[in-house]
Amino acid sequence: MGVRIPRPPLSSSGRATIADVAQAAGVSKATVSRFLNHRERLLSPDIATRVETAIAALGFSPNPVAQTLSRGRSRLIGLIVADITNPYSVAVLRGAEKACQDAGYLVMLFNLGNEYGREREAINALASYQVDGFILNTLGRGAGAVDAVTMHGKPAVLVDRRHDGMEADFVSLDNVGAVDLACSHLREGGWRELLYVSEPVKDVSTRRERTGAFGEFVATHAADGVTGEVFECEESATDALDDALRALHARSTKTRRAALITGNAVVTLRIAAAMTRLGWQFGRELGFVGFDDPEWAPLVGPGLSAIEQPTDAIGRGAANCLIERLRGLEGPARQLMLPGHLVVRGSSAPAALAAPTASATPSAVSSTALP
Amino acid sequence: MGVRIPRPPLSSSGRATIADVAQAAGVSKATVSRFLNHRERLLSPDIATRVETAIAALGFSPNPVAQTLSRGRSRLIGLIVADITNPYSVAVLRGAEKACQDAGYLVMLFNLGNEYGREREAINALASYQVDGFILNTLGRGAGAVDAVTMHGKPAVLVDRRHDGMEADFVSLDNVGAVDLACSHLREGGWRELLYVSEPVKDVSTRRERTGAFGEFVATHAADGVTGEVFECEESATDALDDALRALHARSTKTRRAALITGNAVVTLRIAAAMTRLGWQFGRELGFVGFDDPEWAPLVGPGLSAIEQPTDAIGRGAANCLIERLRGLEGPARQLMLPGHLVVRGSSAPAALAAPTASATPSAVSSTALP
DNA sequence: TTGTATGCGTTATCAT
DNA sequence: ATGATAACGCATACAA
Repeated sequence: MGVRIPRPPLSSSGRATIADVAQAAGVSKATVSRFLNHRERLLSPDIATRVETAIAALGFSPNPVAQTLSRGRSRLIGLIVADITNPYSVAVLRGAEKACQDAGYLVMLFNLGNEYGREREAINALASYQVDGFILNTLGRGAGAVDAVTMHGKPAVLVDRRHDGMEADFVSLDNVGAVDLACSHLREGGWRELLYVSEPVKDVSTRRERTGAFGEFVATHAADGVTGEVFECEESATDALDDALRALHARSTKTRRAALITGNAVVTLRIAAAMTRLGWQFGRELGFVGFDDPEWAPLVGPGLSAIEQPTDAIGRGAANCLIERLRGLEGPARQLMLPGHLVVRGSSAPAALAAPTASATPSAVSSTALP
Repeated sequence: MGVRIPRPPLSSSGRATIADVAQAAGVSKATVSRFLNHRERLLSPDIATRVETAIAALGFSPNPVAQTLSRGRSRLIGLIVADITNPYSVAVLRGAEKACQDAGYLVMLFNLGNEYGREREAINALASYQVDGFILNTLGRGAGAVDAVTMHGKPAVLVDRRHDGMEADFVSLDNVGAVDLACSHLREGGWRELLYVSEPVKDVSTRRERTGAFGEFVATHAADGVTGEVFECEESATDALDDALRALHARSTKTRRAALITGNAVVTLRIAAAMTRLGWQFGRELGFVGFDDPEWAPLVGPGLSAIEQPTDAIGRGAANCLIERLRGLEGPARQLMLPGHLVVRGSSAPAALAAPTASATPSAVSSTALP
């Protein structure tokens, strides 16, 4: 069967418009519009089919720009991400994208490239395109950007970083649960001297929560001989980092081995570089569990144990929260905290001959075989 | 100085419109529009300032949706990417994004999530939002998507994958140059038994070009004792991969050592997994150089030698090509082939005591110190 | 149930 | 140089 060349639209423009369809079907523009929007009610069957065939014949599809202008809504969701180079952000983005698509929304992405000053600009740009709502995977400090969104009167959902002054839905990893998961795992493996390495905490909520939970854990298990410190790792301060690792290692003994916990994959990368600088191996000189489970985690040394985040669920959850609001859901801001997942690899293996403790792992934990 | 609450716009909507500005300045809408678009010419100084202050007072900024509807152009550039999970694609995206932004364009991203069947859908969706042109970082086979773009009559530029039936600008890595770079480096290091591992070549132009160039290199240097084969590595055929590595290793001798070359980071990941499965180490049992230089390349074994792609330049180049077309540039399709960059690490180190050959490296090559 | 007329915010073609 | 006014493509209040 050959390809049918559709009858050329009558309008001057390249694409068929609602007017063309109306003329072809011998009805008014309003009728066509009704067919498009209020199909079920308000339509006589005979004329409906006439419109339907006309639409098919002309290959008509409505112009979303015109729809947006007319409706004031766009079925676009604005997604602002701090740094699209970060695989974690991308994974969340994908989840959100899928959920939006399922609900008939398209996401318009704005990448900040880590220039937090562009937050307002991003919000305004997206708002000017009439996005119906925002998903914010970033938020510098200060309320600057906050009221930028609320000012536009559009709903927003925060991902990963909460912000005090803002009454918005919030979804993220259950940080304290995840920290407990990691620390408990290390403790059970005989690791007692703990060092939590974070990017500069500042007032980034995620980092605050994680370091806080770490402090809690250490305090709670002090009687058990657990010791812990936090190290804030600056981008280029490699010497300071190396010193911190050396100090940690110096405290390590056969019965109280020392281990690292990193706050995200960026830090993990720095730590891994430091370890090769020092000529040390994960799981031998120092134990290790890191937040985020990048694809390369199994390849470094004996494999890096990790806390995998439910990125897809976080993205979907955020999108769904927002979509519910767009559908008119009222009520106070909600919180969605999703559990992390511990992936055990060689870097946190218990001492070869020790560890008579639990061979069964908690239910939230699943271990993957080494490759 | 306190915050001035701007005089509320007179329109029903939340934002000030051109009509509000006109009224506030005591002029007509047309005049305001002229001020916005044809500032230099056609304007009396006194009335210009009146408009200007009115705009400032109301905090007016034009509504791009309305502009798009009226002009038929949107100052949006549609970027379709095969898989946003792929760091290479993201890096290119970032380059393109920057160039677009510099030229006053916003990019609208569509991620295929590797579902190539959605190509047409993506193109149509973007086109319906009146994007002014396309950057295509993907193109399944078949001309399906090709005429989808040309049909919309909008200019497009292809990145990374060319497509025969399509008269469009094309920008990518200089694949044959890059292959020569990698192979020459290995040859000089005493690696003679070469295996090029690629994803299934099918008719993806990049893969065809690289494997082709590899074949050329081997043929050219056969007299020098160089031998080479190509292995197409399926997603889940780990056994076949392991066998291929074993076979390669079996052919390795002290004077004719065996090395791998991978076609991209995805394959590199599979290879690295295979190496740990086999208990082998890069640079010892097998030499290695891979296309793409992921952030974790320095961390695997002795460090993975890599061909770094000029992703930023590729992205910028693509965007600039397109923008030139949007500005009216005519003429035949152009090609932009950017050189790769060899990063030497431990995985391709010459045999400890051998290799009296060139200590100086070609100019296109730069080596980075091991961490 | 269907058609007419108007508005969404801008640009552009006329006059003046 | 400036002001009415008609598009742009669609949605909708109002009439019929």
